[in-house]
Formats: sequence, structure tokens, C-alpha cells
Amino acid sequence: MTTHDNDAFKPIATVDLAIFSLSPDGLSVLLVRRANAPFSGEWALPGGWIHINEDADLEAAARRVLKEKTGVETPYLEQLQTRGSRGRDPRGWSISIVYIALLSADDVAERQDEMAGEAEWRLIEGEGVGLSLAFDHLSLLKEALGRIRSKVEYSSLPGHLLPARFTLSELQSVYEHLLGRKLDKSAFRKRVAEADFLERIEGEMRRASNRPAQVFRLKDTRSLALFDRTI
Amino acid sequence: MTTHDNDAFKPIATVDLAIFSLSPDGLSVLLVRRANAPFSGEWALPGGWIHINEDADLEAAARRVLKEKTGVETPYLEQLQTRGSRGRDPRGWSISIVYIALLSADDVAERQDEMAGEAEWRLIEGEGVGLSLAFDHLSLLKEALGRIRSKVEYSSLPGHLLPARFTLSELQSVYEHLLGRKLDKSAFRKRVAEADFLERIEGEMRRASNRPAQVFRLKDTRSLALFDRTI
DNA sequence: CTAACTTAGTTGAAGATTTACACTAAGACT
DNA sequence: AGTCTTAGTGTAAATCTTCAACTAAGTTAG
Repeated sequence: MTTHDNDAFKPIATVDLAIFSLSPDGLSVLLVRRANAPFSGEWALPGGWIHINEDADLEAAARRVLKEKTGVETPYLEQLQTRGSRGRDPRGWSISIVYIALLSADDVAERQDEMAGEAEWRLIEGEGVGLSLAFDHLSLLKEALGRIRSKVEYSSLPGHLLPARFTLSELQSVYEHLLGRKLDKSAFRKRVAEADFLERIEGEMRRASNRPAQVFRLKDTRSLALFDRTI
Repeated sequence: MTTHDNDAFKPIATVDLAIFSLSPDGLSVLLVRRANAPFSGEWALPGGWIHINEDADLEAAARRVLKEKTGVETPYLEQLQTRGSRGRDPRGWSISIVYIALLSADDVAERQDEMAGEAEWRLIEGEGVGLSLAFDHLSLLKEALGRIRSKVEYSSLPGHLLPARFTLSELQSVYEHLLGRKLDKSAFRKRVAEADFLERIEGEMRRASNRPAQVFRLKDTRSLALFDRTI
């Protein structure tokens, strides 16, 4: 045991984030360009060392990184997976604890300026971003996409990407975009009603040159509601 | 960045395992009694430091710990969750990457002797094990149980706890035990057939003082099959 | 002012699936 | 030969899904 109190035997540990939002063209992920070696100049998922004096726990570390890169404090955040191996970082045996964050369209709109230069939204294209990434981050991104696409089938996940207030048609449209297929309107509304994760905003209507639509918000912006069956 | 090349800033990292098997009375988890501080003498999930010279990656570290404690080499193994915080280990900021392993009843029977003394199977009772555990291991065990019970609803998970060869009635009985409720026989068989994770062993029958039953085995002992709907 | 247009939201018939339970099958035991 | 037990299948009724039409409520054009 004492041999491992010697820090030379400790792996390196970082927290990395796959931060998603909806851009006009679809799902996007936040990437940063690395300033230092290794992989200097390449794109990567935002991340950082655990600051053992500052971070109380892993989720706090993830929230700190998120705040630093986006200014957002309270998104949907979930732990995805932990990768660790001898070869993934040329500096030595390294561990990365990876989180998924979903940003509301409101958050993205409000903080557009805070992010300038250091980070950039990249549209998701199929399994990736049409770009190679530093470390094993492309593989991590694929894993994150798999998790997200899977959860769209049976959870309220897409609601966390919209602005705080939205209509059922808008919500359905995000589901359809992420699933890549059309959904039946009445079946969709039945699922959403059963899962009971929306709060109707009394009297608030979205108006256009057609029948006005009821506006809703999530009952809980920090957690997902699960459906009994797939959407 | 250079400040963090100083190892004093690295957290401690261990891999811990929630290893499950079926004992005559139901689902059991393997616990070890700690020989050293902290929590000396208390029960804990088996685990150990990552050996950066020996383990190629996290899963290899988990398999090594599993082999050391049980002698088993190829069980079902999945990453559950990673915990990390300042306070969970009195020695300092620590990370635990937790895996779930499911042992076939055959594996347990064959290695009964190899485990003597150092480790012990404890029956699961409700949310825990009727015992307090070292570190945050009770909370980790609860998390593992939640994952397992959830997966019983929509996957072939219980098949990995049985001996290599089993009948459909035996399989159904494990589902029922883990779910805590009875299942309809024809519905159960329909789901199992659809998910297509069993291989019928031609000509092999389980005989007793009643109609003989067809014997099956898992097509793949390393991965779970998922159902389209809940069982 | 009215009719046409657009999207919101609901309804219902036809088809598919699930559920509950009974029925048949194949052996051992008496 | 008859009874008992568990394996495995069949089926009618109830429920859920699908698909498409329908009604609702506004704006816009003439």
C-alpha cells in the first residue's frame, strides 16, 4: 500500500465535458482549440484537471469547467463514462471522467459573447463533427452521441435543449430532428402527458399567423423524466 | 498546467467492484474485510489501486482485481459509475471507478475454495446488505443494485447469473426473484424469443419427475441483449 | 367582412399487441 | 392405467398503436 502513496504511481485525472446545444442547423457540441502540448492546436472537448483544493467532488469539477467555458451554471449534467489507459495521453497513464451537459437555447443565446475565441460550437454530422479531435475525444464524443440518441427514445432529454419556454410542436420537432424520423402527433402528445414533465404556463400562448399554441416549461430542469415505452 | 504535473495535486484513484452472484437464497454481493486503515476491519467492496505498470486500461484493472478475489476471468463486466470527492477517503481527494460484475453460478461453485477467508458472499436484503460498509461503498452498492434491477426489466442480465446451461423456467424464476413479482409464462417466452439471446442445446433436456425441459445457454456471455419493451 | 390559409389540438376506426388463463404434452410415481 | 407435476402452446378479451381525418383558433388576402 505504501508504494502507492508515492505519487509517481498515481494516474493523471481530468474531467472532460461533451456540452451540447441546438444551433439553427441542429445538435452542436462545444469544442476548444488546445493551446498547449500534447495535441497543441487541435480541437478537443473542454476539460481540465481536478483541482483538489477547489473542487469538492467530481460533479463540482465538471460544473467549474462548464462555468469557465460557457458561463452557464445550472444545465442538465450527467456522468457519461470514465476512460483510463496507459496510452491515451502521451504524458502517462491518464483517467478522464466524462460528463454530458445539455444547454438550453436561452443559455447559449445569453452567453454568446463570453465564449468568443476560446471555444466554438460545431454542428454534429452523423457520428462526429467532420474533424479529428485530440486524445480519444472523438471516440468519447461518439459515446456521448450514442447515449443522447438512445435517451431521446424514452426520456424528456430534448426538452433540455430548447429555450425555457416552448410549445409542444417545437418540442416534437426537436425529438424528430434528433431521431431523424417523423413522429405521430397524437402519440407524441400522449407520451408527453403520461411522463408528466411539463408545466403548462397558464394564459401564455405562442402566436403566429395561425392558431395560438399553449406554452410549456420543464417542471425540473436538472433531471430527465423517463417514458414507460419508447416515444 | 505545470503546477499539476506536481503529483501532490493528483487525486488517489482506485477501481472497485460490485461482484454479484446467485446464492440459494437470492442475489449476493462479494465483500472483503479490510486489513488496513482506513476502515480497518470493516467490510468493503473489493477493489484496489490502479497499477500503472501492470494495467493497460481501467477494464484491465477491474479484471485483475476480479481475478485476484474470485479467480474468475471472463464474467459479464460493466462500468457503473465514478465517484470522486475530497471527503470520501480520509487519506485525501480520491476517485473510485466502480464496475459491476456478474458471476455465473458455475464460476462461483468451481472457485469456492479459492475465495476462502479473504472474501465473503453476503445476501442482498432490500437496498443493502444489513451491514454498514467502508467509505461510501454502501451508497455505491445501492447504485449498483438500482442499475441491476433496472436492467432486469429490459435485458438478458439475469441469464448471466445462472449456470452456463439452464431451462426457460429457471431463467424465468431468476427474473421473478430479482423483480420481486411473478411474470406471465407465455409473455416471458415471447420476449426471450424476440431478443434472441439463447441457444437451444439440441437434444439436451432437464429431466425430473415431470415433462422434461429444453436446456439453453447464452449466445454471448460477455454482453447483454436488450428487449424492445419491458419484460 | 368574409373566405382562404396555416398550424394547434382532438377524435376515432382498424389493426396490432398484451394479458390472463386455460389447455395440451410428456415424463415419473403409485 | 391413472395421477401428479412441470413444460410448453393457444386463445379470447382487453388494451394500445397507428393513421388519418376532423375541429379549433388565430392571421392574412381580397
